[in-house]
Amino acid sequence: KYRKWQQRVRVQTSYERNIIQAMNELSRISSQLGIPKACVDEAMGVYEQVLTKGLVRGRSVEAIVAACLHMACRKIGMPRSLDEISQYTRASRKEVARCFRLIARELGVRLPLSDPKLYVPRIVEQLKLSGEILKEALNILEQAKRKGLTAGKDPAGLAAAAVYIASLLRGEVRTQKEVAMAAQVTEVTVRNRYKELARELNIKIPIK
Amino acid sequence: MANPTYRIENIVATVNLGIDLDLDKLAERLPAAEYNPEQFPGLILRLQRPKISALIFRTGKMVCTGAKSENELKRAVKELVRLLNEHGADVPLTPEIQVQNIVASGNLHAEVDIEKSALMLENSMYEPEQFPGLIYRMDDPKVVLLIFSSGKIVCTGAKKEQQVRDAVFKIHDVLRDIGALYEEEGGKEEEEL
DNA sequence: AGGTTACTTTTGAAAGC
DNA sequence: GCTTTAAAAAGTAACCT
Repeated sequence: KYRKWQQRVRVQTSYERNIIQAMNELSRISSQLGIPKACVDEAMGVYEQVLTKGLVRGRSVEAIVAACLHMACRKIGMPRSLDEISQYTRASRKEVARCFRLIARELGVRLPLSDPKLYVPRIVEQLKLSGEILKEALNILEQAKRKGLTAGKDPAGLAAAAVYIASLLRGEVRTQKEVAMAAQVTEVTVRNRYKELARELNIKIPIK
Repeated sequence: MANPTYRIENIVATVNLGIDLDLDKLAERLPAAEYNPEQFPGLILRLQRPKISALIFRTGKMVCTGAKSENELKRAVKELVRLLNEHGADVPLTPEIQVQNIVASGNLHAEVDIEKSALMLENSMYEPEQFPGLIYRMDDPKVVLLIFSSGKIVCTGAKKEQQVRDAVFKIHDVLRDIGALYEEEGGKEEEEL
């Protein structure tokens, strides 16, 4: 009769239990960040590989899940910073970053270089700006890249500045503060990037 | 095309005095000492002259940081030994000094296309969201280099100055060979060895 | 807006948690 | 893994005037 009890209790293997816990953490974090399903599925796929490789041992499922989500977002082309993701986790940004590097190395994942353009859609959407602004911002970032103005700079700050400039040029003005908040950077960063881009790309901002 | 230049910024070394020390007694007698065993097991001593800091342990082992040359390091150790012996300890006058790490800043005198470098160098990592420099792990000499688009670099992990020199010249050649270096628009600058 | 200070990254050792 | 030391690079951030 003991075997029967054991069979009933162990309707799940430890692997399955772990996967379910990870799915719960993942959906909780993802819903709070409004991350699309395709990205969540990708993250779960990464998590399964990580679990199968035994990389979760000794680490918190939460931190690993957060790292998988960060990786999935980048794979999908909709980057979310480690700060944003770890904010909804008990793990620190540093711990999540560690897990991310471990996973990238162990799974041999070579992610594409960060691209400021990938940050534009979210900012434009959050500020309820038009597709024209989106195009203009991408244009500005392309010019910036060609002139070597993006090296070493936070892509979110560059994208924010490009959107800010585009909004000024198209008359759909948003304040530096609004753009900064949407991009999750400070006003100072938006201002610094904006000044440099406007100066180096010879962009004339209409005085209102 | 100017050769790359570098400057040693910090040397980390360990010193074994070979005798156990009474840190509580030392902490009482040395006014400048900082000692909070609950927080950290070592006693912290900061020297003014050669501006270096020392972590002194119960076992008689020390860690010295902040020296910008081996000469400065030796002078600091002499001073530390003098201080310890002046305050009740009895340590050898010329203990063994082992350099554990040398940190140097440098300049390639050319702008670097770090994105191209990140794509072409296998042992590199570049995440501008986190840090503006490209992190490159060199196998020989075994050091880590932080490379910035300005051409300024940081070399860390070397135990000999020759390794710093080799690493700096080597990374310059590597970047030049993959076509990631290009001349700066501006005129000349000033830099030291 | 500007200025200052401080944190991000990397490296290494020490003794103890 | 953490704690503590020092140091540079360039960027971002927090706080004060």
